[in-house]
Amino acid sequence: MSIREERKQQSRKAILDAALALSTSGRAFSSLSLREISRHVGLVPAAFYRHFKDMDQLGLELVDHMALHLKSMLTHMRQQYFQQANAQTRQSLDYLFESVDEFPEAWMFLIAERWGGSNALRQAIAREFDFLGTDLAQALSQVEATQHIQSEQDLNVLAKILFELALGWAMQWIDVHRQSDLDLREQALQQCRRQAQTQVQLLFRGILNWDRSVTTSSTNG
Amino acid sequence: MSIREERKQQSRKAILDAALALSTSGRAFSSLSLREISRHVGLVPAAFYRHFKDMDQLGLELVDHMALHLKSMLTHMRQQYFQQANAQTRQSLDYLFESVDEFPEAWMFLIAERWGGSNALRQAIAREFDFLGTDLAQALSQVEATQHIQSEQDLNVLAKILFELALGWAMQWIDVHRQSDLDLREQALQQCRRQAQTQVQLLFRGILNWDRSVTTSSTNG
DNA sequence: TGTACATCAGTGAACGCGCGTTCACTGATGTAC
DNA sequence: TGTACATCAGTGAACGCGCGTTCACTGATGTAC
Repeated sequence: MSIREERKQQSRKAILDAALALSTSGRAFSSLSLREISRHVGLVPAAFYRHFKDMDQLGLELVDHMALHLKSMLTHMRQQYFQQANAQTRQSLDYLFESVDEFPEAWMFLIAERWGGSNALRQAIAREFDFLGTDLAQALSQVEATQHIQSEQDLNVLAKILFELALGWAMQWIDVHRQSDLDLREQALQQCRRQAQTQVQLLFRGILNWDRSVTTSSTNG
Repeated sequence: MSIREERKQQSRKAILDAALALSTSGRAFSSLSLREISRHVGLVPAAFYRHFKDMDQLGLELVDHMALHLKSMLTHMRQQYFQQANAQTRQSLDYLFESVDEFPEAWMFLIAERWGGSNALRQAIAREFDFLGTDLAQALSQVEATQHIQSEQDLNVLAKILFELALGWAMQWIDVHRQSDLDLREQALQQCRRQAQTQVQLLFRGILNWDRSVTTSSTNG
């Protein structure tokens, strides 16, 4: 890569980083201004246009990057845990929380902008989450506990629950980190873990006793 | 109420309505301006201050109102369905979707601003959702299917799953209404219903086989 | 290697615009007598 | 009921400010010979 191209990519990355940092500091992406981001990067506002057509395009690119991160996390999880015969809930959840700690911004951004942002962002995120849900369904199809589920549709529904719940765990986990008292925080984190594990176990109890033929309007609620 | 007071309340309500309408039309609440809202109501910007200190206060009031709506929905659901011995999943879900149709803005606003808004809104919504979760847990404690769950904590976890999933169903349901083709929409709505029902049934399978003593690190995932 | 020209990321000034907030005001409504 | 004064929701003008976007520009880097 030429010197010029290299520097350009650095600026571009700096803009993306600044936008991500600002939009995960308790602000909506749509409330950020082009000038504010340029200022944080140390560029003149007009320079922004050398990299992005407008804020919308910047937002869409952020969605792509963050979704890629989640996808790679899921891939790693698949290889590491799901393929073992004795796949353990606890290990998988530990890894999930670890990777949330490692790069919380990815989760924060996608979850916050999933319903909060512009139509463009909302649609882009919905599409990425659909992909991730399908990925997860495929991963689950290799897990021992779900072998007896025949219908692909049922597996998809399960994947959607797990995915939706995972987003909730991640946000709770991140929320807990705003607690400053270290003892209280550690307690809250442990409760987070326990709760997530209970939820997963509850689901898999349901799966182990799953029988599609008894489905229509039978259970209570 | 005096004529003056009555008119003041009308203006106040008009401001709240306009803010709700604008913030559920695919925009973040934090991207709305005081002037824009005043313009929609037909008031001069300065008049806004006769009713609210600033936009933050307006947002917090909206959170209160919308949470109240959800709470009354839950109360009605409790009286109508949960207390029957043969409480049916389908009926409860039908009512849920009905009430989403009736006032989708309440769901849209709270869900969008739950993670997307300012710190103030986020905290307010977290608090309201905590109350609703506790309410739901209490409602569940009266349902036949959960009678064998002893631990209050387990019941709370279950309530949290159901609540989290309900938010997801509501948003999907609302999203489907953006589909213009009537046939496709009807299909998608049916799929929404089916999916929600499957998810509930999966959960209640898990509950019927619940046994706290076998909880620690046993199931797959 | 050196020269002459092309490219293009970043500059700095300018623009018109909508913003939040303030202020003294107006005139309908409320109150005391 | 009528009068004199108080209240106060809404007005309209003004302010300084940050915004997105444009433009001709600069000067380092790239390229052709």
